Amino acid sequence: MSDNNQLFKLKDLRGRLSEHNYKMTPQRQEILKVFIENSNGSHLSTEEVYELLRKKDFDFGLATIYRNVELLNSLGILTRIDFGDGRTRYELNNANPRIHQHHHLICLSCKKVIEFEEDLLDNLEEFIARKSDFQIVNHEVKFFGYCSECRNKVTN
Amino acid sequence: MSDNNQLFKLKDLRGRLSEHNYKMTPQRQEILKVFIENSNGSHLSTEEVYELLRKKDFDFGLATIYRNVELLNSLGILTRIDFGDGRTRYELNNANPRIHQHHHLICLSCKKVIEFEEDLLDNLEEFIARKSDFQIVNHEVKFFGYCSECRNKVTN
DNA sequence: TTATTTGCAAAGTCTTTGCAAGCAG
DNA sequence: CTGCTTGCAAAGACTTTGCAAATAA
Repeated sequence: MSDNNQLFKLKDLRGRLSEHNYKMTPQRQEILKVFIENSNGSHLSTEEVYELLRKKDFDFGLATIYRNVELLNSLGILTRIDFGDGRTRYELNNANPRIHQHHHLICLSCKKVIEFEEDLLDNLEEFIARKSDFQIVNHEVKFFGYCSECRNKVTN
Repeated sequence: MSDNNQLFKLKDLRGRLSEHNYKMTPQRQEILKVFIENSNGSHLSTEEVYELLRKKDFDFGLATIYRNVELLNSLGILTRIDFGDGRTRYELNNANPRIHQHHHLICLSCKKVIEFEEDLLDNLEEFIARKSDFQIVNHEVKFFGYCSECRNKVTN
C-alpha cells in the first residue's frame, strides 16, 4: 500500500556515484528527483525530463540529460525501456529485486501504456535458462492489445 | 523437423497485396524473398535487406525498402522487432498462430540474439487479460543475460 | 488510362560528440 | 588544483517525405 516499493532514494545518489568515481552535480540530483517525483508508472523520454526540469526552472542542456539518464541507467538507478515510438525512455528502478519486475500493456488503439504490477515469469526464466544454457539477469515484456476503453468505443 | 513452420509464402503475396488494393511489384517480391531465404531466426534491419538485395544485383532505393517492410508489417507478413540497437528490425511472421510466438535471448556481452522457440505465455496472458481487462493480441518478450560462450570466456 | 509505386535528394527526428569553460572533490 | 562535467553547436545515424518519372492493373 505504500506509495512506492523501495525506489532508489535521492540521498543515496552521492554514494552510488562516488563508488564509480563520478561526481555529484546539481544536474544529476535534479534529474533523479524528476524520476522520483514521477515514479508512479511513468516512462520518461529525455525530452520529457528536459521539459519537466524547465518547468522547475532548471535549464540544463539536453545533452546533459542524455548523458546522465544513460549514466543512471548504467548504475542501475534507472532502467531503459523502448516502446517502439522512436525515443528511448527510462523509469526509476525498483531497488528490491523481489518486486522488481512488472510488465507493460500497450494499447494499439490509443497507445496508452498500462503497468501490470506482477511478474510471474520466474518459472519460464528458469526453464529457458536450463534449456538454452543462458544466464538471465533481466527481462522486458510487452503485451500489445486493446484496453477496455478503446474496446468500448468502436465496434470495429 | 521441417525447415520452417508455415511461413508466409511468396506465391500468396500478390493476393494479400490486392486484398488491400496494393500492387505487386518486383521490389515487393524480392524484399519478401530475402526474408523467406533468411527465415532461420534472422532479424533484418532495413539496411541489411538493402545490402542482401544488392548482393543479388537488385539495386532498389533505400526508401523503397523502408516503405515496403513497413507495408509488409502492416499486412501481418512481417513483424517489427526492436532490440534497442537504434534500428528497427523485421522478421518473417509465422502464419500459424499456434506456433507463432518465440522469445529472444539477448546476450549483454556479445550482443548476440538467440531464439527461444517456445512461447509458454498463454497462462500469463489469460491472467493479465482477466485482471487488467485488456485484450491481448500479441506480445514481445526479451530476456537479457549472458550466453554460455561469454560466461566461459571471462571470469568477471 | 490512371492511380500506385519508385528513386532520388532533401528534410526530419532523435542522439552523440568535440571542445572550451565551469565546477566538484 | 585537476580531472570530471556541462553547454553549446556541429555532426551522426536512422527514417520519412516531396515530387517527377515509371509502372502495374
